[in-house]
Amino acid sequence: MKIDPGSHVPIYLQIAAEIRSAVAAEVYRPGEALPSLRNMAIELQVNPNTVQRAYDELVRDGLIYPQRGKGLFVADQGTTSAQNGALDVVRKLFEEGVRAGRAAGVSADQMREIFAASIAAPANRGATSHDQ
Amino acid sequence: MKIDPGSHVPIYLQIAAEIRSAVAAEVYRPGEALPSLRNMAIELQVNPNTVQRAYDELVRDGLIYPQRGKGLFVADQGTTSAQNGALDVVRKLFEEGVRAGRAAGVSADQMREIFAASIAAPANRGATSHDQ
Amino acid sequence: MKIDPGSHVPIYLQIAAEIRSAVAAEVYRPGEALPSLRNMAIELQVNPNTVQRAYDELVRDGLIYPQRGKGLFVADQGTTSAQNGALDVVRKLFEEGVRAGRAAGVSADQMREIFAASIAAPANRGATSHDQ
Amino acid sequence: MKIDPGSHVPIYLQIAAEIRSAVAAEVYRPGEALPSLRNMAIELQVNPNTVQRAYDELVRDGLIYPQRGKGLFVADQGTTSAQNGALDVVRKLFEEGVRAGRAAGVSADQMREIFAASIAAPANRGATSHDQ
DNA sequence: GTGGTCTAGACCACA
DNA sequence: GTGGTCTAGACCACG
Repeated sequence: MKIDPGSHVPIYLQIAAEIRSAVAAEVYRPGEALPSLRNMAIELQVNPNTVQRAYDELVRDGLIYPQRGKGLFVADQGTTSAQNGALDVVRKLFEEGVRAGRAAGVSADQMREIFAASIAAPANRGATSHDQ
Repeated sequence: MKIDPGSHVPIYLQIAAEIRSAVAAEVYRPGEALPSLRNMAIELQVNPNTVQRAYDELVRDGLIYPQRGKGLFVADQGTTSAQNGALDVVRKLFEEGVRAGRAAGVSADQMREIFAASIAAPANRGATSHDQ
Repeated sequence: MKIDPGSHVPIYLQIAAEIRSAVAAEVYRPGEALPSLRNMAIELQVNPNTVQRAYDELVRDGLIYPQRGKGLFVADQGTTSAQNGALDVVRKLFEEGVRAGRAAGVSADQMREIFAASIAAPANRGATSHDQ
Repeated sequence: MKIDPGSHVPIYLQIAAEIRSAVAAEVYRPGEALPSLRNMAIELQVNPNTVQRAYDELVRDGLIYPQRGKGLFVADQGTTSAQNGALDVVRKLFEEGVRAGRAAGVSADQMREIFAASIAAPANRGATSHDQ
């Protein structure tokens, strides 16, 4: 789980997205507790408040829920909900790419080629950091 | 050419991107002049300063160049340069989508399916506005 | 007697309120003993410490009193005191509702209508959980 | 517009509720700008971050929307949406009061009496502060 | 120990 | 000037 402090995307959203992915990939399962705010903050080298904000985001989405004095837990529908969310993100990015390509006159075949290359590439450290 | 004032993407970058696309699609050809700063500002309903920043961006990229007292002109290599830039944008978005999908455990086949749907969809409504 | 762990209202206050209601409704009568701390904790599925705090609250109010080694007993004036307390709670909630309505420009007639609907509704599902 | 720092209700929620009321009562109308974060913070004697959080809440509700570098504006559906929200709040409080009364054995007639007294009382500084 | 709120003060991008 | 993010550090209630 890595954060890019130089990105234009706010850190707290990056964290939220990372956790969402982790929930979708069942790294954290429904009923399980997430790392505590403080531990997560130490691990990610950020301020606990920033992690808090990320967790807030997920709580509002209903992906996780807090239990007073105990911790934050993955909701029952968390896994499927996160998986659906992930599909949405993928779809949005692909659609945006297609849209941008079309606007610039890129042919559908060219785009298919680019996509094939993207998905064929090994997952070896992508860090494509779409923004900045 | 439309701007989304509600997006998280800065307006000046939206404008720059739009112009880049237009140059790539040869709406503006090398040697041609871009709309004047104030005309563009009026058309887009934004502050001239904002258009200025967009033009600055493109000048820095070498896509266009200013001619004292005359206006801004598309550079000779502008078209090809913008086209290459567009390919880069497309590639980045696709790679980002693939990366996000992988992190959430989405299979390659699922992603191929989503992509096929994206590229098959008619270009009617644009503005999928990936970011807010 | 049910507890909502997801509410913003502290569990120990929820418990205290429930017991207060029970005393007011004469489920527990003066001189009678309340369920033991640990039995109550088991029944409510909460930490005994939490029940303890609830009992503390009620002792402070003079609604119940402890008898060394025997348990907690409802005070002589417990029933009437709890009934008065309940009236206060009801009054406070109504006043708060009226105040909030007024601030938002809701007319008195509209509020009367809403109130009539509230009190006419059957007592089936409880737990309207005003707070989260 | 007044804040009670001693309440158990977080300040930022108090502020959000106050603004909601103000929007419902058309103190701020659709298209109008709210007081800036800093000005509001000064007026309420709280930290700008706290006001920010309150505004965030309202933005998420769609009651207001931010415009980069310009300010925060009341949304078109803001007034009606806030009015509906206010009715919900009133309803919830009344229902909660009725529920609490019933649980404690308060008769419907007694509650009607209490309600009548609440709504008959002049709006002269209520400050009934339902919580703490 | 946990999450939640608040302050103080800083820095940034945007218009 | 505006809103938005982040840090540092404090305090609180809860279990």
